[in-house]
Amino acid sequence: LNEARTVEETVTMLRQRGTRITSARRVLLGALFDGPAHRTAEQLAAEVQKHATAVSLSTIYRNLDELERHGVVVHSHLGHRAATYDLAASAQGHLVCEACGAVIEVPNEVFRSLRYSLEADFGFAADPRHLAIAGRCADCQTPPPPAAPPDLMEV
Amino acid sequence: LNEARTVEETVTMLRQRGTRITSARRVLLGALFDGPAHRTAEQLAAEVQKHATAVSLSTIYRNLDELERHGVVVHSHLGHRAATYDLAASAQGHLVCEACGAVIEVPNEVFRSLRYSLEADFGFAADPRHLAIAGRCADCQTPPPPAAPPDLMEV
DNA sequence: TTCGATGCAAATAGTTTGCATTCTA
DNA sequence: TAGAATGCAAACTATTTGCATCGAA
Repeated sequence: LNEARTVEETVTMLRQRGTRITSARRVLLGALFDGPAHRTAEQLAAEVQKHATAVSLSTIYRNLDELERHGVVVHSHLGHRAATYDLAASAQGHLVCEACGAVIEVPNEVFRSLRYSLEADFGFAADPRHLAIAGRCADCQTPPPPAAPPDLMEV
Repeated sequence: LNEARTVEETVTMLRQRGTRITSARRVLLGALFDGPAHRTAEQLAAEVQKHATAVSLSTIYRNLDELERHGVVVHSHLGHRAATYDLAASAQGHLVCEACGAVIEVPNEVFRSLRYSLEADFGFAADPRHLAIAGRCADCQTPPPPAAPPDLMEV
């Protein structure tokens, strides 16, 4: 639900719900529908600046909040840094490498049976779009040397 | 590995590796072995204060870092707030309710088959101790009313 | 023409760091 | 007694908020 496919569909839905459509808001939606997944508020702000007059970061945060409230975007906390935002319709689970910071997108089917048993055993409805699983990617399988770990580094 | 069972075992291991054992550090270990799971640095600091003269929060952070580097503790980010720390030996996966903030501990076996397929399909070695899965607990299954979500509240 | 949206600056939360001092090994 | 650990305060990052102004409907 609330998973509109285009900017205009989303705009219509938001307006029906009483949200006003400002230019900044429309441009933010454009950036979300356009660009890559899991971007931070700051990255989205930078993207928005390219297409519109300066929009303050707090407005970006407020708009992302609003969009999340309406089910248009979801955010997740990958690693130790800023939250990242994705369109709800296209959000997937992610694997986050503790060593190199790489983020791997994973189709939601992979989590189907886990979700089933969490539901059955704990009555817990896992949100597949919010899944962020820490571990080590194929390139970083060797454990860190004792007492001298690799720094968490963004890629 | 590095999963010592007692404070003294851990102290011995740390000393062998060249880490100095201060009183604050020993008390912090005591607090970790003693108290409940997933406590924040601040909560651990408060616990330490009870048994020792004031220890500054930055020292707690530095010590938790050091202990994590030696594989004694692991930390995870549950929800939007402070990181929580657990003894590596006893760390389990957690389910975090997006609505009420409840944290449910889950035995690592539940994730066995997921870990197997992540390894097989993506070459990704999931860290079972770092697993934090968002969703809704049994008490919070009803979705939030449109445009008026419940606040994230710690329990 | 009203009330929601914005900009700006300041507040906040969590965590890290520089530096002089203290204490373990 | 060398070098690791600490305290304190200040820096830092990500995010939120108060308030006056602006603009969509």
